Parts: sequence; C-alpha cells; structure tokens
Amino acid sequence: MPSKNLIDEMIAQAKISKKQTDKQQKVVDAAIKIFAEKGFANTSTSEIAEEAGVAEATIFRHYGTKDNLLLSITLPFLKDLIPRMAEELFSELMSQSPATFEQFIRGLLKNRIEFIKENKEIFQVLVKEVMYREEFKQELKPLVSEILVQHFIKIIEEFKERGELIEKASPIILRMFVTFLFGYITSRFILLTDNFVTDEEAELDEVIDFIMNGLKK
Amino acid sequence: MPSKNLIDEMIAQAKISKKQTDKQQKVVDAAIKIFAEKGFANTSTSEIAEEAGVAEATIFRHYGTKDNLLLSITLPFLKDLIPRMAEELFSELMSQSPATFEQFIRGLLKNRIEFIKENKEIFQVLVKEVMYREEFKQELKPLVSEILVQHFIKIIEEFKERGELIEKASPIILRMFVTFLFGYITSRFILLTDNFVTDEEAELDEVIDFIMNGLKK
Amino acid sequence: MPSKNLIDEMIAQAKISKKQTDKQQKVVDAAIKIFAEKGFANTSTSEIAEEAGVAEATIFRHYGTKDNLLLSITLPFLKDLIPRMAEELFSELMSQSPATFEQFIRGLLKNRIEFIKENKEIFQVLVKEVMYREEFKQELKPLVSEILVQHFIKIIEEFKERGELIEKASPIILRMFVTFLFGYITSRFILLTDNFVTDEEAELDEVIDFIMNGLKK
Amino acid sequence: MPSKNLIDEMIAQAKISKKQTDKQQKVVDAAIKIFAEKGFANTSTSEIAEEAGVAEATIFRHYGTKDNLLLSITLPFLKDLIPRMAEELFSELMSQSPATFEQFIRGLLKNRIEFIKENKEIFQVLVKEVMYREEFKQELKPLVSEILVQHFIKIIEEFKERGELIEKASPIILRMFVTFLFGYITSRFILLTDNFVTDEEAELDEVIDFIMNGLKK
DNA sequence: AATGAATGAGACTTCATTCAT
DNA sequence: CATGAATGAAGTCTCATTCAT
Repeated sequence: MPSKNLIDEMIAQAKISKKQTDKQQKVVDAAIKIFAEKGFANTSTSEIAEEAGVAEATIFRHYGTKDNLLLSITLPFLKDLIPRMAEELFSELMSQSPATFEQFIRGLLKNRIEFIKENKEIFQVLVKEVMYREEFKQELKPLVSEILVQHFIKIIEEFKERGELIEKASPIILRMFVTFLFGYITSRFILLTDNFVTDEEAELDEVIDFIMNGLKK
Repeated sequence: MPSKNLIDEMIAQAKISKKQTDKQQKVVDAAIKIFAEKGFANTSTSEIAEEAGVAEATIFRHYGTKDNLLLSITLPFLKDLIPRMAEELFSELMSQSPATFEQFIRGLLKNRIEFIKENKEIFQVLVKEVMYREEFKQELKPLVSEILVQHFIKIIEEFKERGELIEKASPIILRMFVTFLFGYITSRFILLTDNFVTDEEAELDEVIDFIMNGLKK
Repeated sequence: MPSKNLIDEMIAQAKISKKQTDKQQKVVDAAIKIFAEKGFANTSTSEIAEEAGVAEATIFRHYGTKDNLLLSITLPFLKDLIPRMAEELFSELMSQSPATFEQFIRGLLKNRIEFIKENKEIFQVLVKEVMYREEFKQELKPLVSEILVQHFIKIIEEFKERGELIEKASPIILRMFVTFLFGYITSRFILLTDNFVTDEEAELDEVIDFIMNGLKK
Repeated sequence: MPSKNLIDEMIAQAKISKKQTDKQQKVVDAAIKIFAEKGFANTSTSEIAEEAGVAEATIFRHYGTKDNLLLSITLPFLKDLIPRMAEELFSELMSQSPATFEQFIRGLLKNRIEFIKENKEIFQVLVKEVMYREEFKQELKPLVSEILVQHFIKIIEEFKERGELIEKASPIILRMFVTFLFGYITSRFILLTDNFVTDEEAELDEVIDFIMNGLKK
C-alpha cells in the first residue's frame, strides 16, 4: 500500500515542473511547519525567512505574495495529489476485493491514518485555513463530491447488495460514516496534539465496531 | 427546556456586575460577528469599531487590548455559562428519567443543537481560536473532563445496568459517542455554514439510529 | 529663620485666592510627586488621577490642560514665593549683620539647603522642566538677575569693602560662587537621590573652606 | 591633544563593525539633534524620520524600538568611547608631566571643554536622560568611580606630595573640584545654550584662580 | 538566484481632552 | 463639584512587499 509522504511527492513533482531550488525548499518546509503551529495569519514572512535561514526577499522572489506561498503549499495537495492518491487508493482497495465491509474500512482507515500521520503538518494547515478561506471550501467541494462521494457511493451500494449494510439511502449511510470519520480525524490530529493512542490495532477494532454496530447491546 | 441565548445571558450578567454601557455592548456584538466570520487574527480593531459605530479608542477604554476583548467575549462563556448550563441540562434531562438511552440522546441533541444554533457565532469564534491558543485548550480541558465526562460516564453506566448499552468500558463508549457528536456539530455548524438540514426531526432519527445501531444490517 | 514648606504656603495662598478643594489638593500633591519622579512628559494624566484618587476629568475641570497643571504648580513658586522668600531671606541675613563673609555663606547655605530638602520634589520638577521649556528659562531669568544678582552684588561689594574678598569684578566673584552652588545643589538633590551626607555641619565647613580658600596649600 | 568629534568616531567604529548605512546615519544624526533639543520623551519617531528624510519604518528596521535608538546613540558613548578617551587623556596629561596642579587643570579643562563643545548635542541628550533613567545612572556609576575617581585620586595625591595642595583627605578635594566642574559645565552647556563666553583664555584663568585660591583676599 | 535595505500602509495602543449627567 | 464615558489625534511598531545590487 503506497503511503508516500506528500511533501516528498511535492518535491518530486516540483523538481520536474519548476526546478525547485534548495532555498525554495527550505522556505516551504519552514512555512508548513509554522503555519501548522500558529496558523497563516499569525505567521509573518520574516518568521518564515528566519526559520528557513533565508532572506525575506527570497520568499517573494519565488512566491510573489504570502498568500501565494500558502496556495503553492496547499493547492497542489488539494488539486493534484489528493485526487490522484484517492484514485490509487480506491482501485487498490477494491482490487483486493475485500470480503467484508469491515475489512474494507479497516484497510481504508489504516491507510489514511498512516497517510495523515506522515503529513500531519500540512494537513493541519489545510484544516485550519479551510475555516477562513471561502476559496479553499470551493476547492474542496468538488474533491469531496466527485472523488469521495462518487467512489464511496459505489462501494456502499456494492456492500448493500451483498447484504452487509443496512437498507438506507446510500447518501445517508455515507454521511454518517464520513461525519464520524471527520470527527475522529480532527479530534485526533488537530485538536489533541499529544498522541494518546498507543495500540493502533485495538483502537481500530473499537472504531470499526462502533461504525458497524453502534452502541446498543 | 431552557435554551436561552448566551449573549442575552452575558448581557444580563454584565448588567448586574459591571454596568455594561450601550457602546460597550455594540463593541461586543460587532467583535463576535466579525471574529466569527474572519477569525481573530484577520480582524482589525478599526474594523470592529466601524461595525460597532464607535471610536476605536472606545474599544481600548473598555477592554485594554484586542486580546483582552477576545477573552472578555469568550472566557465567561467557557468558565461560567457553559458549566452552569451543563449542570442545568443534565439535571433536567435525568429528572425526566428518560425511559431509554435513545430518548436521552434525543433530548440532549435537541437541546444542544438548538443552543448552538442560537449561539452560532460565538461558538464559531471559540472553535476557531481553540486551535491557535493553548490557553483556550487549557481552559477547555477541565470543562470537558469534569463536566462532560463526569456526567456522561454516570449516565452511560446507568443505561449499561439497564442492559441497553453494549458491555464495553464506559470511557470507550463515551469516546465513540463524543467523537461522532463532535464531527457532527463541527461539520454542521463550522464547516458548512449553509443550513442543509431541512427536516430536523428526520435528521435526528438518522443520527440516533447510527449511534445506536451502526451501519451493519 | 523661616523655612516654611513651600507647598504649605501654596495651599495657604490658594485657600485665600481660589478656594482650593480637597480633590484639587490631592491632584497637586500627586502631580508633584510623579512629575518629580518621572518627569512631566513621561507622566500621563490618568496616572496622576489614579495616584490622587480622583477622576481624570476632575483634573481638567480645575486646570484645563495638563500643561496648565504644571504651570499652576510651578509658576507661583517661581513668580511669587521664591522672590518673596528671597527678599525675606536677604533682609534677615543682613539684619543679623554677619561679621564675616563666611558667616554669611554659612547662614545662607544652612537656610537654603533646609529649604530645598523640604521642597525637594517640586524643586526637582522645576530643574527638570527648565531644561525643556524655554518659557521657564524666560521666567527664571528676571528672577535670577533681579533678585539674586541684585542682592548678591550688593553683599559682595560690602564684603569687598571690608577687605574680606578678593579684588575682582563682582560679577566674576558672583559667577564663581553661584556656579559652585549650582553644581553642589544639583548634584546633591537632583542627581544623587540617596542622601550621602551624614554630618551636615562638617559638610558645610568643607564647602565654605573650598569657596573661601580653594585647593591650594 | 586629540579631541576628535565623538560622532565621527562612532561612525568610524560602526563602519568597521556593522556597516552603518547612509540612511541609518541620517537617523542617528536627526535623533541626536532633536533629542538634544526637545528631550527623548517629547520627540516622536515620525519627527525623527522626517528630519532624517527617511521612512519611519526605517528607524524600526535598524533599531527595533525608540528606546533602543536612544541606547544605540548613547550607550557606546558611555561604555566605550568615554572610557577610552579618558584613558588617553590622563596618560597624555601626565606624560607631559605638568609642573604644577594649575597647569594640569588648565590642560584638562581646555581639552574637555573643547570636547564637549564638539559633542554638545549628544552630551545634552545624555545629561537630560540621566535624570529620568535609572539604567543610565547605573551605567554612569562605574564610569565615574573607576575612571574618574581612580585617576584623579592618584593625581591629587601626587600634587599633595609636591606640597601644592591643601592637606585634606583626597576624596574631599576631589569632590569639591568635581562639584565645581559639574556646575560649570552644566550651567554653560546645558542650561545656557547661548554662548556667553567670548574670551576662552581669560575665562579659564578666572576658573582656575577660583579653584586654587577661592574668594578670600 | 539571492539579498540587505527601504518603505507605505495599516496595526494596536495611549493620551489629553470634551461632554452629558 | 465631580465623574464615567467617549473620542480625535497621534504615537509606537509590524508587516508584506519592492528595489538596487
């Protein structure tokens, strides 16, 4: 299962298209780190420059504006890498033809949690900025509706046919599922910075059990 | 079930203790509105002053610093009103001795969703700033652990004894429940500003069904 | 020898002319204290109000402007009390018909040092502000030239006639004398706040000896 | 006898250590000029910027705070240049092995008065701020006690041995001498801005005569 | 490509002063 | 007389951005 670090991918991609320089890379690293920690608006370009060991002017030489630096960091993520990886992920997950919906979720979660762990910082930047920037929401919408919804609905339908899932409208099933996932991920990776989960496998069991069976005896 | 608007409560309380002036109230109103919309860091005091129809100096006369304005808006909320209302809520919910856990959740959700709807803006300010301010996290911790956890565990235990809930460690049950609720509320009131829920009762049924029975057939 | 505290005099005088109120007095006291300590420009009216236990507006009710408060404190001092006391002093000193110039200086110094000690704060305010305010210099000039010079020259001439003083132009004698006195007083009461002089009489002996005989063997 | 202008020295020194820019120099010049005239607290940074022909932000780029600008102007003076020049001065004065104490004083005064004349403004800034800033007093103390006292006591002792000075405790001799000098310099260069001394040599004669012989016939 | 210097715009904040009560 | 509230003007300082080298 490919869970390459997104920043590595970005570097790779950038190297092809734009010949990212050494200093440029340092700027991006520094920016992600500080944006994740303190948020975009609370971070000054001079701070980024210092953390990167670079002159402030260098940032503007490459990115023009501070806003554009943020977009240069986040947009490829949203527009390019996430969709591509989503495609890969789903085709991979389904090509293994998981026997049960539970197995499918387990594969999905394992993969995604690993992925988020590795890209925790850029992920934090994204989540935080989505709250303030209408543009990000707009960018996110098609991503969610086209990739996520599209694929998931198909999968849900398949498992419904197999008789594994309740007989409800697929969008409702999807929404409950996604809502829980969203709550799980944000509370774990955005709100609670300290890693409180020790046994990842046991945790996964509990999560899956809740999603599948709820809380009733 | 009392779901008084918090800002009204704040005004009431302030009138007793500190004789809030007319202009002061306008400042608070304007600040909440703009902070909620654009976030604390992206809002200038001159903007608040203009929106409030007040001189910028007036803000500082009453609140000293911009930071203190934020705290004056949010801290009473966290320290005072939320705990008090939580107490009221739980005692009320349990005094009605709900027949089933489902009934209990339904009462809780109805009450809280109404409450959040009415205080949407200040709620948004809180959630957004919790992400950036360690102080807020610190303020929130006892609130969550002492009020929420304490009460919930008791209730969960009671319904476990009645045989309505699965035989799992109560903290795990609580965590799954809260995680979903958190995801539900943030996605509904922070992320998606547009009200997409039309039939609140039907929505509630789906949510409860998911929490109780999960997705398995 | 009358060495009444100047502020007492001011109060007395004010009570006659302007019916100084209780609060007004508190303002003046506070202002003198803080001006002496931190200087006029570094003191805010709110600070004075707080120290005086009075509303800021009260200051302006009585003094109109901050500048005027300073002048109300200092000008009577310069225009009224100092001249009057100088007159008294000189007539008193000479009426005792001191046998020698040394005795005269001793009387003068004893009297003045006591006076300054008692009015240290207002004295500090004056000295500090003379540096920044041309108006004060202008106010001081006639005081110095008319009162001080006038009297002193007469006295110097008298003692020259008695053969006690060197045969130099009186203005030169005066200038040397005053220069030393000025240096002595400022260094003792403005620059070095901590009272380092323990034996006032012995100190006086040294000072007089220097003025009279210099440093040569 | 080297009586180089201190500001020139500062520039020279700065050029070696910190590459002072053209604009930076203009800021310093303007600041010294206005601080000397109106005092630190009565001078705004915008005023300095205008006088220097520089954007206000430029001041802060180089000096961070207004306070730091003052310190950057004055501290090198106190910590560095004055001590060094004092050393030079004393070694020079004594290497010429002045025949008499009078000759020594004459050399000293000539040198110092020239020095102060050339650095009148920065000198005024220093004297004015010493009154308000405890830090400055603290900075000045070792300067005075280690350089001035140390050297002077030695010299006084030497001339006492030669039988030229009265048989008094050297610290007392020193204090009288310094007190007069302090009075002389402050009254001449701080209080009375208009140059009233026309014949510098004749003036010097009078001063020395007073110090040596006092006022007695 | 990289940077040190410079800056306009605007941020937060202070302050002396006015006014209605 | 006294004051709490309010404010215009100005102050210090920050920041994203430009430019010459």
